[in-house]
Amino acid sequence: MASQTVENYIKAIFQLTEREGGSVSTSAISQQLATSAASVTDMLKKLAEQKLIAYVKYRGVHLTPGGKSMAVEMIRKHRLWETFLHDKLAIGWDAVHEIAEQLEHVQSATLIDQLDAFLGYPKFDPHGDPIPDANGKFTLRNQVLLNTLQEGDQAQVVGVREHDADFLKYLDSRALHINASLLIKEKQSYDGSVRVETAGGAETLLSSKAAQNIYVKKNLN
Amino acid sequence: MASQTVENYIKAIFQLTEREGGSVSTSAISQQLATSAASVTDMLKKLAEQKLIAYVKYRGVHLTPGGKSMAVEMIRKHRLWETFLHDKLAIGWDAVHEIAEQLEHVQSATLIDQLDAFLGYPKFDPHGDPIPDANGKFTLRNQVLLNTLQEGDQAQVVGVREHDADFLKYLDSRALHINASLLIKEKQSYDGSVRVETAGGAETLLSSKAAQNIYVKKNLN
DNA sequence: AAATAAATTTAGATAAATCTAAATTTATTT
DNA sequence: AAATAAATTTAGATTTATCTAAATTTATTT
Repeated sequence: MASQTVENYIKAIFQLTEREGGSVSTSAISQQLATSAASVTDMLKKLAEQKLIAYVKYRGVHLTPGGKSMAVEMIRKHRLWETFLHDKLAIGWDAVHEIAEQLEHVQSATLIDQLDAFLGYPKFDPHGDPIPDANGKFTLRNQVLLNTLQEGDQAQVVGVREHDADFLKYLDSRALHINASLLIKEKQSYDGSVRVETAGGAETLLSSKAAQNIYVKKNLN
Repeated sequence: MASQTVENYIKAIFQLTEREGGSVSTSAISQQLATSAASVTDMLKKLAEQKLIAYVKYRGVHLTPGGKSMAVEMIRKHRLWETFLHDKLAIGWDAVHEIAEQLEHVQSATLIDQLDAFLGYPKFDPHGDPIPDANGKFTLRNQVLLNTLQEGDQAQVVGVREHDADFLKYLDSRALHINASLLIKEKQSYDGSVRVETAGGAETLLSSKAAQNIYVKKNLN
């Protein structure tokens, strides 16, 4: 019966590890969870006692196998709930995260297994992030960032690297949703911005920063 | 942002009020929530400060309009989630309560409105209890307890008054689920037990106690 | 390599929800 | 109406997760 707090710490450590690799610092966690560094230190000691993390004073932490499997389970629950909210309840991809943040703490193995079945064992969530299966396995996929495409390339949007709600709403307004087809019309070499044509012929100018946060699957030419 | 604890107290007070009417005692609440009477007293003071209940020392409490509307909202969420778990995820009526107990604390008006729509605005949950609509209105229904039926009466099961998981599993085993048709074959006047025929001709002997906990809708003869 | 800056930990408090045991109030019996 | 029993509240602690400020350790500069 892990408390929500423990679950949130474990998930944060997992995500920071994925991003930065190696071991995760107290300050990185304190920033991620918006708590003081002192609180984080206190909690790290407790998590270490529970054998969920390996903690060396002043040197940061990493997850043990037990901690990692708890983290993957949390990711699984979070992404399955996001998929439910989006696919079944028609809630936008910019709003599902906050609600799933609460739903992921509900404890019931049956619930999650049945939800997975009900959704048809989805492999990716509304943001295109992979959903681990019941064994913790993630599905891999050929994907590149949009900013690596060249003029004339055709591709489909498969995911986003940035989950900020405003960014997602912005993409919606340009019809750059998951599965959207696109064609690179022009790419500025000096600032990396790209002019993109979407379905129906509409064109959008994407900044380099935006292009660095969209995952696409490139079509064969 | 009401805490789960506050929500649980308010829901308990609402349900005890429905059952016993008038004002609810400290000990009734302490029993319902499995906490000490001292803890309940502490919490009642806080709920009174928040104007969710009217509290008179040594004399029990009742909900204010604000408290009541919070309670109805909790009931609505709980029963909609139970309906989802049962109808969409195929989880038995003996297991849905415990999971809904957690889900009901998720905060999001959009979520509940969309869930309601997704489920087709159900009026009753898997136990036959009415689901308040978005305005807090409960649907009424003609129903009587099975023990009030006479020999030869035909009826449909519409609900249960007792939610104990073992009782519900027992009813399942006798095909006495919601909507089951039944015919009273025999009624013992000395102990109130009834012999009941269900669909397919199977017969079951129900104790008086069981018969007092099943709501039915009587057919016209 | 010393000095300074940054990150981390420790110490000491606080708030929320809980507990047990003792004191008080209300209800029931004799 | 006293005495006794039951219910309720108060007093004083405990646990969990958090905080700020001070102390310590590690990293970076000069």
